[in-house]
Amino acid sequence: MKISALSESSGVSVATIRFYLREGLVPAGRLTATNQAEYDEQHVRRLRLIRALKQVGGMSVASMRGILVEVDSDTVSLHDAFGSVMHALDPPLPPDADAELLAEVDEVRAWLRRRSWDIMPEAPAIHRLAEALLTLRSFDFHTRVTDFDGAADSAEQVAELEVATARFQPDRTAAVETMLVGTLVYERALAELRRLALEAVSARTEPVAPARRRGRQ
Amino acid sequence: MKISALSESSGVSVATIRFYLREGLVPAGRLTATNQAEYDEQHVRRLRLIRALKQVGGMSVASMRGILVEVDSDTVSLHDAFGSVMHALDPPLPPDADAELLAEVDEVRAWLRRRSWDIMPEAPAIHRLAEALLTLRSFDFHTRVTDFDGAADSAEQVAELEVATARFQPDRTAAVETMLVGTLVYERALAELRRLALEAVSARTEPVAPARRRGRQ
DNA sequence: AAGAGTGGATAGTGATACTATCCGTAAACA
DNA sequence: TGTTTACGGATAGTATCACTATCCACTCTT
Repeated sequence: MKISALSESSGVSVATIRFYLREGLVPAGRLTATNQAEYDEQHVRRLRLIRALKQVGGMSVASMRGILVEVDSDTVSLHDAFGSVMHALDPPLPPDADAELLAEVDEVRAWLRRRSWDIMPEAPAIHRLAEALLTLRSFDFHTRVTDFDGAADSAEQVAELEVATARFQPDRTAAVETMLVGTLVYERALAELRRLALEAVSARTEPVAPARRRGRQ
Repeated sequence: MKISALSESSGVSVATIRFYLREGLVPAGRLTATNQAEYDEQHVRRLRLIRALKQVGGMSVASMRGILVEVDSDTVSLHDAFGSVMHALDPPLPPDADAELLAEVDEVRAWLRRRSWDIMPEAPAIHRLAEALLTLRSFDFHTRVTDFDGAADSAEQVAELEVATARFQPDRTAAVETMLVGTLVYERALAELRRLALEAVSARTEPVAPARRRGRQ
């Protein structure tokens, strides 16, 4: 497959593919001459992944490069590969950890232990979750990790399905790519689901009725 | 409160506040002279909201303006205000709706009816959810809306809490702002929770052991 | 009276994500 | 066998975004 065919079957312009090649998002094709290279299904798949990361995940080229490097690296176990990708997905932590955040992080860790979730102690998701909880609290939501037990149960169910689907893939790279895209797209789907739940609950609480209340609620 | 004091108490530079004023993200202060204006707590709160939308929601100035216009508009019912903000939160739909997407949208609508969720039929979240389901399917996930019943139950629980917290706010604008920030920050928190669930499930499926498997899984 | 601070306007900056053009070569077609 | 087209590689240009800096006339503070 030549670059024009690759462009055709991926819907990405030749100029943009060359840009991604330069940026290291797409592996180089196999050179058949000084000015001719051969591309294959692997490249089509990669471009599809890039489009998903960009559209659904809103990711920049720089962060995609960071993640795709992890996708392509050959760690021994699939679990380690998943882990690296997950860790690369969360933006790096700013080093300004105050006592309040650290306390929250400890609470999250204790909660994870109680759930018997085997998580790397330095997983960025722990910090990000603690951070979100703190932000929530600063906006009047009295939320604690323990309020998330129900959500954690259903998250676990979906995760089972995702991991199974990823492991079912024909090769290692495909498995990691599936895990990555699954993570982001499920996140989107569940976020939209949440927005629908909010609308439903808000409608139930204040039904759209001819008699409307005015002023402060 | 003068602009320097506002800058002080919000952590946003004077130059940036002026930029936000120009862009219509922050309402103008009350002019006390041709070159002097008075700002108050409302402005501090608005800047805090902007920071949250930017950091947690990764939103652009243009989309923040679109949403903040809805926050400030005075619709009659709080529910309508929530609705407008939710709808502004999802990016506008591209007009290229193919048959596959429309079929999926119908399935989502039917599911919502079965759950007795009272949702505006044209809510963008319905389309976005359908779109995500389609993307998932194109990446080998055999997911249907009905697989989300468990997730919907727990989403509903969290939504109850959010709506209650928003309605508890002293004034209308604060209520809408709380709903908005709650939506985004809970989304973040639950996304991180999901990532932790994935790591836990992946670890359980392929325990980190001395004897490692190689090659395809 | 002097200096800092202010609102308003305009121009400049650095990052990002492409896009366009040029070049020498090589494959495809006539 | 010529000629048109496409290719890889390199460099330069462009549009957008989110500020940031500078200038001005004015006024509040000290």
